[in-house]
Amino acid sequence: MASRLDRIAQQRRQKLDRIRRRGIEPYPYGYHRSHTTEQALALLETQEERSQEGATVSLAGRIMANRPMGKISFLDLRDGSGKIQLCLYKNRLSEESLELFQDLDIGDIIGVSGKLFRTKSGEPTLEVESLTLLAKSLQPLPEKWHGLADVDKRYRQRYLDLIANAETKETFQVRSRIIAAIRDFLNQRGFLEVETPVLQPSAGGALARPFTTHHHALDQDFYLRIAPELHLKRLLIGGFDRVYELGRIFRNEGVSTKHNPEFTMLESYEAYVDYNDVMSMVEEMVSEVCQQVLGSDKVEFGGEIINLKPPWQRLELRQAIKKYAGIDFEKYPDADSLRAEMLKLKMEVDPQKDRGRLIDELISTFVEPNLMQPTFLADYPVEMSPLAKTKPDNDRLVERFEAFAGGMEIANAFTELNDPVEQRERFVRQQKERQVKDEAEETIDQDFLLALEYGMPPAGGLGVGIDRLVMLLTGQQSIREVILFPQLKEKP
RNA sequence: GGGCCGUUAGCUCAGUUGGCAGAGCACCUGACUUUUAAUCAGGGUGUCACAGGUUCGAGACCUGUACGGCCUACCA
Repeated sequence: MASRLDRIAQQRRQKLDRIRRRGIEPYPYGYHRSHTTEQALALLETQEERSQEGATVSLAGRIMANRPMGKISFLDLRDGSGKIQLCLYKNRLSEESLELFQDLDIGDIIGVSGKLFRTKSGEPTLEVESLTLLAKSLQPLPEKWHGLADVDKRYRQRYLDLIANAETKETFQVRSRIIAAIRDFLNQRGFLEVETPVLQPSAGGALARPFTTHHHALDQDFYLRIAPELHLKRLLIGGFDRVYELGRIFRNEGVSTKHNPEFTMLESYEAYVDYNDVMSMVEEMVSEVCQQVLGSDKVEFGGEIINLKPPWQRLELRQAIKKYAGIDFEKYPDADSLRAEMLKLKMEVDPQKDRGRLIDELISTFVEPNLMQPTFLADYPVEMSPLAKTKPDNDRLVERFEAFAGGMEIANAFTELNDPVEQRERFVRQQKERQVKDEAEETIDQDFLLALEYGMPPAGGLGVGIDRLVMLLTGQQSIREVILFPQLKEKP
C-alpha cells in the first residue's frame, strides 16, 4: 500500500529531482570499472613494493559510510569483492562533481576514478578525481553498527540482510561452494547430471503430501514433484549407469526450523552397487566437500565439534532403537503390539499410525537427537521403505540406511528394488493401507512399473537434503538461515 | 493445530507503580584538510502492529486479530 512517504525517502527524492534538473542521469546504463576493490588493494601493494607512481583506476560500488572532515570527505565504497576507502578533496573536484557529491547519500551506487594511495594511518584509499552516479538510493540502509536483526525483515528483505550482515553473505557463499563441490565430486566419479520433470501426473518416490497445479492447455492436473526418484530410475533402465539430479522438490507439509515447503535435494543412482557402496560414497563425499569448502573435516554445530572424517559409526536400526528407546521392534511384529509397548514409555501414540510410522517415531524421538556425530542407521523395516530391496536373509528388513549428523537426518539411501512384480505388490499394498485409513489416495505410477519390467540393473540410490547439509557445515540451527528466500506467510 | 514470547522513530533498542514518547545510529543545519563506529554544536522526524475494552488518563492493564520467533504436534 502506498502510504505516506517517510521523511528520509522524501528528502532523497528531492535530491534525485535536483540531480535530474542539472542534467545528470541518476540511473545510467553502465560503467567501465578497471578493478574491483579487492584488485585495487592488491594493485596498491604491488605499486608500493615497486615504488611506482599510482596509476589511475576506476571502481564502482555502494557508498557504505561517509566521514566528512571539512574540506575532505572519506567514504567507504563496497562492491562484491570487498571495500575500500575513498577520499574526496572538495577543492580539487570540478564544480559539477562537487554539486553531485552534495546530493549523494549512504546507499547510493557510484563509479569513481582516481589514484590509489595510503593515508597517514595506513588505510588504502582512492583519491577521487571523477565521480559518476550509477544508481540513486531512495531508502535508508539498516544501521551500520548493529546491522539488521529483525528476523522477519531479514527473511522478507533478504537483500538488506545481505548488505547489513556479513555473516549472512558468507553463509550463502559457503552454500554455493558446497553445491559446486558436490557436483565436482560426482562428476569426477563419472556421474551424469540430469534434469527430470517437476510437473508430474503422479507424485511418487516418497510419501509426502504434494502441491497440486493445473495445466490449462492440456486441461490436466499435475503435482509438483516430492522426489525425483522414479524418473532417475527410468534413466538407469535407459542405460545411464550413474546419474544424479540436484534440484528443488516440494512438499505440502509443516514449516519448521528443519522444514521448508520447497527445498533442495540431491539424488544419485549408481548401477551395480549396493547400499554398502553408497554408504562409503556418502561419508567420502561429505567429508571431502567439507574439507574442500571449509578447509577442515570438523565442524561446530550446536556447541559440539562434529568430526566428519570417515569411517562413520554404523549401527543397525534395531540395535539403535534398543539402545536409545529400550524397545526391540523385532519382538513386536504388528502395529498394535508395538504401540502397546510405546505406551508403556508414556509416549503419546497416534492410533492411526502403522508399524513403520511408529518405528519412525521411535527414531525421531529417541535416536535422532542422540546422533550428533555422523552415524549410519542401517536395515529398516520393509513397511517403511516400499522402494528398497529386502535383505537376502530377512524379508522383513530392507537394505536401507539413513545418515545422521548434528541430530539431523541428512541422507537416505537404499539398494533399489528392481523386481517389477514385487514393486507392483508393494505399491498396491501401500495404496490399500492408505485407503483403509482414508488418507489422500495416491495413484500408482504405472509408467514406472512398466519401465521396471524392461529390467533395471541392481543399483544403489541416495538422497541428500542439501539444505540440512548446509546447516551442518555452516552451523546454522534453522533451515531459513540457509535458504535465501524462505517461505513465509504473506503480510496483510 | 496447541503453548510461551515478541511487535515502540528508517535501523538497534530503553520506557519504572497507568500520568507530557526516549537514547544511539541514520537523517537535516553548521564547524572542521588524513578520518575510519570521525569529532563538536544544534534539530525528534512516531498510526507505540491492528481492533475493541477498563480508566479522569493506556505504549504499559484486559479481550480479540495479524505477523514473527521458540517449543510442541504434523511430516518417507
